[in-house]
Amino acid sequence: MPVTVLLVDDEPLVRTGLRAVLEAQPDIEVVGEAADGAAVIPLVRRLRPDVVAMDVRMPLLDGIDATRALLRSVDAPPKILVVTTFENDEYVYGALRAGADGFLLKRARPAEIVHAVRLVAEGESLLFPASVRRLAAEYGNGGGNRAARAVLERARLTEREREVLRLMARGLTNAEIAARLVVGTETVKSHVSAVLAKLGARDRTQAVIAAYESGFVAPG
Amino acid sequence: MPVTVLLVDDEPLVRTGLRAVLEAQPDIEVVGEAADGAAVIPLVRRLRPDVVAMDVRMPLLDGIDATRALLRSVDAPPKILVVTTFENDEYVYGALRAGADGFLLKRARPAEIVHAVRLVAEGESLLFPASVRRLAAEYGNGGGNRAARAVLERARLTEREREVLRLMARGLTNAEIAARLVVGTETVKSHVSAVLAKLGARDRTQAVIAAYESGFVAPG
DNA sequence: GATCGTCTCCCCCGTGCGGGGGAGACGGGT
DNA sequence: ACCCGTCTCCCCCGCACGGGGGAGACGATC
Repeated sequence: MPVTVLLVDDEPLVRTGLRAVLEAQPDIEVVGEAADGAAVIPLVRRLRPDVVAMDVRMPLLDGIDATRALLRSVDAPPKILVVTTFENDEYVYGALRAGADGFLLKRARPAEIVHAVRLVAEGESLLFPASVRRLAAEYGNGGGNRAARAVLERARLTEREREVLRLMARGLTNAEIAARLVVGTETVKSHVSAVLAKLGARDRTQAVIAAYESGFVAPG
Repeated sequence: MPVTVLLVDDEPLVRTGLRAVLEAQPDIEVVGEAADGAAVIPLVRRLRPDVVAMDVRMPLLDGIDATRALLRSVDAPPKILVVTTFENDEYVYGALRAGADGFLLKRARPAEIVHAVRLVAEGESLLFPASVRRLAAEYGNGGGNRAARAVLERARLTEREREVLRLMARGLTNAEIAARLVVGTETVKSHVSAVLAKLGARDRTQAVIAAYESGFVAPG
């Protein structure tokens, strides 16, 4: 079964572009479009999309309020991918706090857009380093912290995973973590993989960066 | 079971001082002393200490060579805590390269010395952040950043190495750093190795931790 | 009773990483 | 001239890492 997507953006051009990119994939199907957040809820009820690609800035009801409303009033709500041109990141953080599952830059390359849709569809609430790094690059380490915090809040790590992340952030290897927790190294690898997946980190280094940037661990 | 410690220092005064400080702890036991690195290996074989507190500058066999010899010729070797007056840090870095697990300032306060011994005994090889914190503690609260910066200065990273460390601390791989700096990956590997050696870090994760802990990079 | 999440451990497998060497080019300093 | 530090690139090599699978045990929830 293909991943079904609902596009919500006030600019027809963007909707068309996203549709073109996504429909080029055999496993992704765009099942509907909306020009404003106000139209989202009934559409979601009718179409039951897996993913809603939602612009943050829209005239009547913006992406933040639409996200909040959607999660409150629809059961088994779709995954919400916040789409932004990135001029105003306040909206993005607001949307993530409201419960969005990831965010996406409009200027991202098609392959990245497709990747993001598949990821959130699979239940990953990530897009951390790629986008946050881009954030940091453009804002000169200005907005990374808040974005990271919002993402980490949504990562929903289990207690064991947080424990493992803490030890990773102290520079321990998998074997050392295993010794410390009195479990097998394979077990630690499982937890580490889960942490990486949930944080959207590519390797333990990025996970540690995420831990620092989010305030999960603090210097000193 | 208490932590057993072997003291290696050519100055009896220092040995006595360390012994006094450490024996005051119920969970730490000094099991032996040596005045030179040459006497270390047979002593370690006989006493099997958990930790060797080793001076770096000693007449016959210095701490660097003693560390190297110890790790090479003893199986299940003890943790090695390098003790230094800190006037000559070249020795310290040499010892860390040789495989020491941490270093300690002679002028550190008793509580810090005890703390350092317990840490390495637990298998913590986070030399850099630990010492930064220790330094920060010595300079009183508030001067932590200055102290941390001082330690990083001691690492004497070149401009290029600092550049590489910054990119490491943003989660980039060697290949990505190479692309960013428009050099070959082998070149980046050289710089990374230099950074790891100078910081006493075992891998890039520990280097990034050191970067955060020292204030070289800051969250947010 | 069945389902779900969590924690635990196992397999294979590719590769990025880091150590340990070396070497040439350039510039500055003595 | 000479040395030295820096930056650049190269080799080989072992291993930790991380992806992609699967699977059993346990407790909570339904």
